[in-house]
Amino acid sequence: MGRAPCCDKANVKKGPWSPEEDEKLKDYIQIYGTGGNWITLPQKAGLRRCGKSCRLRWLNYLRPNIKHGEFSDDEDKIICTLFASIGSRWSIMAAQLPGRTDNDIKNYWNTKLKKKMIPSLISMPETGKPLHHLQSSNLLTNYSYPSLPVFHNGNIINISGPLSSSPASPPSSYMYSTSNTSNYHHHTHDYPVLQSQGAKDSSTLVICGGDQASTSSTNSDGSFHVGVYDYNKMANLRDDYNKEFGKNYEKIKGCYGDSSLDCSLEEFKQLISTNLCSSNIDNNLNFFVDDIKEVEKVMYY
DNA sequence: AATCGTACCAACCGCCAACGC
DNA sequence: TGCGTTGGCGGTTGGTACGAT
Repeated sequence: MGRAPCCDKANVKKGPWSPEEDEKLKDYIQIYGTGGNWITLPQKAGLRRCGKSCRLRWLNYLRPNIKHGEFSDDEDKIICTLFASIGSRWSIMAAQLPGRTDNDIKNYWNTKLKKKMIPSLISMPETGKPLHHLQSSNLLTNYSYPSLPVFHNGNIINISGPLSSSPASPPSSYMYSTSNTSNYHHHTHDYPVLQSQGAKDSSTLVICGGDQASTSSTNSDGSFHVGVYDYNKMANLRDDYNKEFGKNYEKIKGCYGDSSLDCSLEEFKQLISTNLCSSNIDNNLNFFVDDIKEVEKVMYY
């Protein structure tokens, strides 16, 4: 037996809502509330609409305190940060943005914000090579990218991302943000990371943070690490890594430990400076280094 | 002026989890 | 415990506006 329809499809109106329908719905809910039952509401309110349609119209358009119009820069940053860490969980994002609906955020991301992010995804400042060129030669293809938050003094110093976790869409930048643990309302920077911006040579670095052994945002004990790893060694290990991804923390940790480069903060800065080929990331690099200074222990392994 | 392509966004659809009987 | 109902969610669609040719 199939699922019962939520309403009589033949007798419900579809398509855009008229001002009269809006008024009816608004008036009814203001007087009686939703009554916890959207399915019966349209009939009681005198509307020839599906209950789901009423709910959507109310939540996305008619309810009080809905914000319409342009998104602010701060809102942009929050959305980008959240997308980098949780993906397309629009309702969770909406909870962080008072007055915005999940539908709004989804539309805004799909039509505008995503495109705003695209230039960093496709431009290769020095080589001019398209991303797929690097994907086949330089990148850790077939690699699962965890999100990469770093914790410090109750704040997240978050080197997270990439924008897409799909192996077919390798990252070109990592979102960076700082925030306290409950609100994402601080700044976001873009860090083009060398493996995607094009490293100067193949034996270069990968910058990682967070829990490398799972897709979790955090290490289980709340700790963090930031590491600079030899790319070739990591590449050699990536098959093992993929096999064991999320299943064998100690082994993976060992793999990363074996490939890490032991260096001081000054050496770390130097390594980043000399291995990133894009000249337009200097500002981001400064942000990065400044924030790294805030982290008590830069080299975790 | 007409046509076409693109951008935008409101609304719909189908899936799924929670809940109640 | 199983099944039907409902609300919530994310992906997708279709209509409209607008700019380019």
